[in-house]
Amino acid sequence: MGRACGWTHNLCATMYPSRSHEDSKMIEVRTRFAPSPTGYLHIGGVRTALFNWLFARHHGGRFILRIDDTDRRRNVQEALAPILHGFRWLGLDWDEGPEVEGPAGPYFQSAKLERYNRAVQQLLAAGLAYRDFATPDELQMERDAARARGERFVYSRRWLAGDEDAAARLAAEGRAGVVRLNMPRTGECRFTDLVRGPMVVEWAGEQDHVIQRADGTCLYHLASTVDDHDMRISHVIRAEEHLSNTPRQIFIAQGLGYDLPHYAHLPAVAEPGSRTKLSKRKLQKYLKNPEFARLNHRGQVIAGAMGLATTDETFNPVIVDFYERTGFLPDALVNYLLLLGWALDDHTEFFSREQMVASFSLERVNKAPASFDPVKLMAFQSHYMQSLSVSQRADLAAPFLEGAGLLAKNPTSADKTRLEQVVAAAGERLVVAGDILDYREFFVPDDDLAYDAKAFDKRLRNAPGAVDRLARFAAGLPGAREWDASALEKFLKEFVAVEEIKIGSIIHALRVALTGKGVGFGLYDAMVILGKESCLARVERAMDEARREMP
RNA sequence: GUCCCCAUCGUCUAGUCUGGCCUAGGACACCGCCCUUUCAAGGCGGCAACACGGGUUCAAAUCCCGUUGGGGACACCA
Repeated sequence: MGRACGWTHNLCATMYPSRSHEDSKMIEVRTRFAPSPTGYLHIGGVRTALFNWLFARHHGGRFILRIDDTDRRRNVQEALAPILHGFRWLGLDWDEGPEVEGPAGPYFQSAKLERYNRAVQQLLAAGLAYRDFATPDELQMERDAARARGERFVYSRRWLAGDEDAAARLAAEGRAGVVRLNMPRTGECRFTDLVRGPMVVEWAGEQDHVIQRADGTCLYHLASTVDDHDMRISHVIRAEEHLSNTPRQIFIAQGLGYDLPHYAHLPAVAEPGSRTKLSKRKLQKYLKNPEFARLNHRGQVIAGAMGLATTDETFNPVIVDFYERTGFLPDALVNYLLLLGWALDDHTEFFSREQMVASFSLERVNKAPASFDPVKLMAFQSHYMQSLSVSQRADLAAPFLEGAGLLAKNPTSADKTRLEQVVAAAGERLVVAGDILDYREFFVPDDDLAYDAKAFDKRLRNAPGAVDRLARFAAGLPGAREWDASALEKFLKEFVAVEEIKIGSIIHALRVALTGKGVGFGLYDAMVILGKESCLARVERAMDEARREMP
C-alpha cells in the first residue's frame, strides 16, 4: 500500500474547457449520467444529466446513459421505462446506453458482475484491498468509540485476514467476509475539480470502504470506477455529494492502473427557499412552501381531471413526470434548469438548445447550491408558452380536454375552432397546457354548467335586481344582429345607457350566468365563443336557478 | 463530533481569478399608481444584497486571516 501514499493527480490548467479547445479535439469527450432504476426521474438528477449532455454536445463528444442497478435487480425494465421516457421528453438524447447500446457496453451494471469481480481480485492481488471479517456491530463499536473521543474513525483492521488460513479461521467463527480497500493512512490525495479548483484531501481521513459484499456482489464505488474506465468517460460531472467520494474512487482507479477522468462537481439543487439539497423524501416539508404547494396543487387538479391515479409519492414537482403530465414545455423546464447553477453573463435568460450547447462551459458553473424556485419556473414556462401560436397551444391543450372527457378523440372542425377561440381569448392565462381545464365551461353542454357558489350568490342570488336586469337584457338579446365582440360591447353599453345603470351591475351577473364563474377572460369574447343560442339558454337556466332558491 | 465544500437583493444570478469603470447590473417575485367588466396582461414608478471582524493597499464585493452561518460526506445505499 505504500505505493498509494502521497499519490498525486495534477491536471494542468489548460484542461479547462474554454481554454482547451485543441485538447478536446484530441481526447474524445465522453460524459455519462448513471441513474438507478427507481421508476422516476428526479429534478435534481435531470439538472446533472443536462449539464453532462451539454458538455458532451458542446465538445462534439458523446453522452452515455448507464444504469446503476447493482442493488436492485427486480423489475429493472419496468422501472427504467419512465426514466428513458423522461429523457426523451426533455430531448436529452443519449449516444450509448439502454436501447441504443454502443461499443462500451453492457450499460447495465447488473450485467457486469464478473467484470467487477475481476477488478476486486486485481486489487486484492496488488495488496490494495483485503479480506475482512468484522461484523457490522464490531465496526459500529469502533466508530462510536472514535466519535466519543472526538476523533475521526480509523478501522483497527483487527479482523483483516492476511492469508487463506486466517480467512478460513475467521470464517469458521461464522463470520462473513467482505473485501475492503486498503487505504493509505499517510499523505494526501490531490486532484483538480473543474468547478472547484485544486483539492487536497488527507488519505488518513478515508475509510477502508467495502467494495465487495460477502455474497460476491460489488458496491457502487468499485462498479462506478470500473464502468467509467470501461466506457472511457473523460469527464465525470456529478452532484456535489460525490465530491468526498472522489479520493476513494481515485484510489481504486489508480490501483487498477486506469487513467483518471476529469472531475467536476456541480452544486446541489436545493429546496425552495433553502440551501438544503432537494430530496424526494421531504415532500411534506416542501408543501409548506406556498409557491411549491401552489404548483403541486395545480398539477394535482389537472391530474385529477384527467383521471390519473396519483399519490404524493408518485406525482409531485420533484419528479419530472409531473411536468409532462401537467402540460409544461420541455424547453421551458430545461431552460430553467440550465440557469440553476450556471449563467452565461449578466443578462441572457433564454436559450435555444443550440445556444445553450454553444455557450455552455463548466467554467461558468457556480459553487453554491441553487434553490429550486417554482415561481421562476412558471415564469419561464409562461414565456415559452406565449412564444407559440394559438394553434400550437391548442394542439397542446387538446389532449387534456380529451382526457377529461370534454373533447372527442377526433374533434370536429367546429370543436377545433372553439378550442382555438378559447386559447386565443385565454391568452397569457394559459400557462401550462393543462390550464385549459380552467375553461371547461366552454366545452360542457349548457345544462351541465357548474356554478361557483360564492360568485353565484354574490352576483345573482343576493344581488338586488340582478335577475330582473338579466331578464330584460336577455329579452333584447335575440335582436342582436351582429355577434362579434365589438358589436356585443356596443349592445351591452346601449342596454346600460337605457337602463341608466352602471355596467358593473349587469356584467358580473352575466358572466356568472354564462360561465358559472366570477372571473375569466373578456366577457364579449366569452359570448362570441358560446354563441347566441347558448348564451340565451345559459341566462335562462341561471335565472331559474337564482329564483328557485330565493326567499 | 470529524473531514470537505460554500457564502452578492426574498429567489436565480453578473461582477471575484486579472483590486479602481460598482453611489453593485439583470431576471423572477413583491409593493404603489395608471388602464379596466372580473382575473390576467400592459404602462409608469418603487423597495431590496456584497454574512461579520480584522488585516494588506492610495483604493477591497474582489486579495489574506479569523469568526459566524449554510451545505455535503463520514454505510456490506447509490
